Amino acid sequence: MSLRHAVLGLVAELPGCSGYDLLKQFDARLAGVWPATQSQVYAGLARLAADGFVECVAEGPRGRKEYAVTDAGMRELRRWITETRPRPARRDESLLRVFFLGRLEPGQAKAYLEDQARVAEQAMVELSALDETAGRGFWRMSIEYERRALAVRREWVEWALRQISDDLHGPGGSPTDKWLTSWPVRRG
Amino acid sequence: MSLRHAVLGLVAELPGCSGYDLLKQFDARLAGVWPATQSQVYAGLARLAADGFVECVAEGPRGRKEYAVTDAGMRELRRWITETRPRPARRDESLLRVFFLGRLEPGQAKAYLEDQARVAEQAMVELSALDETAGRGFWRMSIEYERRALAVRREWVEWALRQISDDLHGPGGSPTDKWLTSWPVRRG
DNA sequence: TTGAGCATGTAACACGTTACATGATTTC
DNA sequence: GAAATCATGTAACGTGTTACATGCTCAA
Repeated sequence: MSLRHAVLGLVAELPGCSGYDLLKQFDARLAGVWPATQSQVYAGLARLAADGFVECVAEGPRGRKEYAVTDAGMRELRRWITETRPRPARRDESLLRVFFLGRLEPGQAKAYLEDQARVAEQAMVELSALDETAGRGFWRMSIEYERRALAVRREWVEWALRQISDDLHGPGGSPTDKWLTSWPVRRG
Repeated sequence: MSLRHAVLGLVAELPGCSGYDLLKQFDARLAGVWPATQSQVYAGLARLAADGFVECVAEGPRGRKEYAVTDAGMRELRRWITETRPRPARRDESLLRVFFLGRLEPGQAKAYLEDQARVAEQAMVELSALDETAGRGFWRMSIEYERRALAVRREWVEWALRQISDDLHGPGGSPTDKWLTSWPVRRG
């Protein structure tokens, strides 16, 4: 239930924030790490309040509700970080497709990877813009991670494209023999 | 709906496979990219069959059902890769926690990052073992990506730990001023 | 004959996404 | 007064996770 802890963590840093404020924070700062929708934020806030981890400390105009973390909420946040292990990052759709590029013609596989290179390039530009508003501290640290991760992705795509080109135009052999995935399967 | 396409892609590469075979393939090859549970694999296979993208081509002992991709299924697989854009990878729980390390004491924050360094190290060992069974081709390419991504993560964790140490023991200033996240918030 | 591994499926619940629905306040 | 923005919530649907439930077959 990471989403609830993300909401809890933001409330802990931003006493007096509303669901609306949180949503903006998710978009501005957590978009690359843990995106959330409006529904999720409001529902999460309601459940955290029901569990006593946050409380509504004020009401503003337009039905605005301002929240703050409780002692129990702060303990829960610390417990989550120090006493539970995060799941390793998984589910990368663009990498999943790489597994199946062998079903495509070489030109299509290359086109896919070239598009991915452009995507990485574009993401790096957007990240640079974000970087200037980030200040120091842990937020900056995570941006630095994303920067390095994107650089690696771009380098890897370029490497992968070279591999395909080498297989196609390099010395000898049918191209598909090399980069069509094949492996032994035992059945029954 | 990437899961269904992952199942479809595996059936396309492995004609005559059963749900049980697919599950093993998910664990062996796609675990780091798109993990799937037994329920999902069987449900996905059933839906793909209902949609005419795969068909049951044989039945074996113990109720075993062997599937193969249809022409429509192969078209759908190619369409998915070439005509739809993958969502960028998101949701990294271990990175999410980094945002909230400012709520912990310095020693706890360091302990968290040190643990993450160990996790990355361990993952690299496991990946090396996998690498030897991978053969060439696109599977090998995605393993190469994971290898590079893990290396970056380990380097980044070490960098982050140095940042904290520098702030704590370096020249001047209250430590928390530097790495406690703070930023301007506009409200109401 | 017994246990490991093959083999399939369902049910309940949590989470995530999209769309719908409504209304107040400020700014131009 | 119209438009932008603030502000909250619900409903429907699809996906993902965990646990349950069952039975066959082969090898030791």
